[in-house]
Amino acid sequence: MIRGHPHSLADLVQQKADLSRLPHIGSALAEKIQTLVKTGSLPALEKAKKRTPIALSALMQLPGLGPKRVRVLYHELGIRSLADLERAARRGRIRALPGFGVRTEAKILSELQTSTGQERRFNRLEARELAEPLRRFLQRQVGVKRVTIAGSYRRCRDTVGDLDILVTAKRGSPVIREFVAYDEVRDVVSQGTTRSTVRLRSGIQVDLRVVPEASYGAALYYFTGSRAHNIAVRRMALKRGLKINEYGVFKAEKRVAGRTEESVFASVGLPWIPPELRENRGELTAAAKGNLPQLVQLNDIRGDFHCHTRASDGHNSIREMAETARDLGYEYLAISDHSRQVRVAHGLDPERLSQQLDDIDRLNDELRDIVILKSCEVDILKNGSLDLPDKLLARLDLTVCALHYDLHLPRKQQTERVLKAMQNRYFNILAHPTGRLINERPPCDLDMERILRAARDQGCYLEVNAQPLRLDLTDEACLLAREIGTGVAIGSDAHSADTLNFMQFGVDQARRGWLSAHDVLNTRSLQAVRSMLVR
DNA sequence: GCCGTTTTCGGCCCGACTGTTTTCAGTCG
Repeated sequence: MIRGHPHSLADLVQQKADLSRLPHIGSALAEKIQTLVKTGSLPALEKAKKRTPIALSALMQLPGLGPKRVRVLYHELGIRSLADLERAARRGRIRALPGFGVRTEAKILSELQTSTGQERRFNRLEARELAEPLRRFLQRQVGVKRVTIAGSYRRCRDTVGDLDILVTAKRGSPVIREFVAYDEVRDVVSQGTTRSTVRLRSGIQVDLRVVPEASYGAALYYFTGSRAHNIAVRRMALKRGLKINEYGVFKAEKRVAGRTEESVFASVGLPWIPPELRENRGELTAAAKGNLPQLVQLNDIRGDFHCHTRASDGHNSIREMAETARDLGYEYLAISDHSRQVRVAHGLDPERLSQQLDDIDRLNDELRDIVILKSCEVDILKNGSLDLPDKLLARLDLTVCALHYDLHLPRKQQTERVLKAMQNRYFNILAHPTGRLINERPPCDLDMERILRAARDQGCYLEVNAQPLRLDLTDEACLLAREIGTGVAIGSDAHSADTLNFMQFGVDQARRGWLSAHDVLNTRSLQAVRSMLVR
C-alpha cells in the first residue's frame, strides 16, 4: 500500500495527516509509521530482529521452504543461512526432521544448485516473445478450446515475474502432458490433473491452469489477479453469502455465475473492471460508485511525438517513418532526432537540424494524409539549459526534452535542473522523465510531484515513453499526473519504422495509471495539438 | 493487526500439488 501510494508517507506525517484513514493502515501501523519517520528507527522492528535472525528470510526465498519449515530448520538444527542449509542437507541431517523426508532434502539441494536467489523479472517484449509461441503451441493441442495468457501479463504490468496461462479444454485432453513436454521446458516443478508449473530455459516460470469451458470467466478472473484485488472481491462475495473460486460463483452448492468475467463482477454488484486496474488501489470503490475512468485506447491515438531517423541513431528515413505512421492511421508524426550533445547517437547540431527542417518542408508538400511535425529530442544540459539555441527552437513545432547525462545528481539538484529547463518557453515534453532502463539502470532521483505540478502550471507535458525497456513514466507516476492534472504524451521513441507500433506498450502503461484519452495530448487533433503546444 | 449497510469482537480467500504420513500439513499462486 505504501509503495503504491502516490505521496510519500513521510510528507503525510509532516502534514499531520491521519494515516489510519488509509486502507489497511490502522491505529497500530499509523503509530509505527510516525515513529519511523520522526526517529528514523522502530523499536518493534529492532525487537523482532533480536528475536529472529534477519538472514532467515533468505531461506524462505528457496522454493518449497516457507515459515513453518524454516522455523523447524532454525530451532532443530540451528540453520540460519543458505550455507548452513547446504551443509546440513549434504550430511543428511534434514531428512530426519519432522515433516521433512529424503525427497525434500534432495529438493533443497537441487534448488540450492539451480536457483540464483534473485529471480529476474522480464520486460513486456521479452515476456511476449516467450509467451506467444507457447500460446500457439498449446492452442494446437487436442481438445483445447481457448488459451489465454492471464496474470500480470494481462494486467499489462511493466515487467512480469512469471507467465500464467489459462486453457479451457475437454475432459481428458492431453494438454498438460504436452505442456511439460514443450521443447523450451527446462524442468517440471509440478504436474497435476488441472494445473502444472514448469521453468523454461530462459528462466521464466510458467503456470498452466486447465478448466472446463463453463468456468472460463471465473478462472480468467481468478488467474488474472492481482492477488490483492481477488482477495478484496472474494471478501465482498462472502458478505453476500457467496463464494468465488476459479470454477465459478457459488451460493451454497449452487453455481450462480462464472461463464464470463462480467458475470463474476455482477455477482458482487460491480461492473466489469479492466485488468489494468485490478491492483486493489481504489478500483473497487470507483467501480461501486460508477466512477471507473474511460481508459485511453490505441484507437484514440492520432499521432506520435517521439521517433528517430537515420539522421541520428534511427534506422529509417523521414519518409519511411512518415509513411508507416500514415499506415497506422496517424494524422501527424513528429521527427525527434537527438541534439548534438548526444554524440554517441550522432546528435544533430544547428546546421544539420536546420537542413532536416527544410527536408521536412519538402516532404510535407509531397505527402498526403500525414503531417510531419518538426521536433527534436533536445538534451537538457547539466546546468538546466537546452542544448540548442532558442532561435532554432523557435522554428520547431515542438520539442521533446530529455536527460541523457549526469543521471546521478542528488535529488534536489536533478529536480532543479529539470525545473529550470522547463522554464524555457520552447520546452514542451519531458521525454522518458526518470531515464530508467528496466533491469539495467535505476531511475534518476527526481521529485516527481514537484515536476508534475510545475509542468501543469507552465503548460508542459510529461512523456509516457513506450519502449518496453523504459515505460517511463511508471504507472504510479501516471496516477500522480492524473491526480495533479498534468497532461501526458505517449511517445513510441521508435528508432525504426517497424517499432512505431510500440505505442501499444505506452498506451497500456497509461491505462494502468488510470489515464483517459482526455489526459493524453496525442489523442487530440493536429489543430488542437498545435494550439496546446504554444506556451 | 485490520475491519464493520450484520459486528468495536471475532472473524480474516480459496484450492491444487507434493511429500510425508496414514488423513493432512506445508507451500504456492
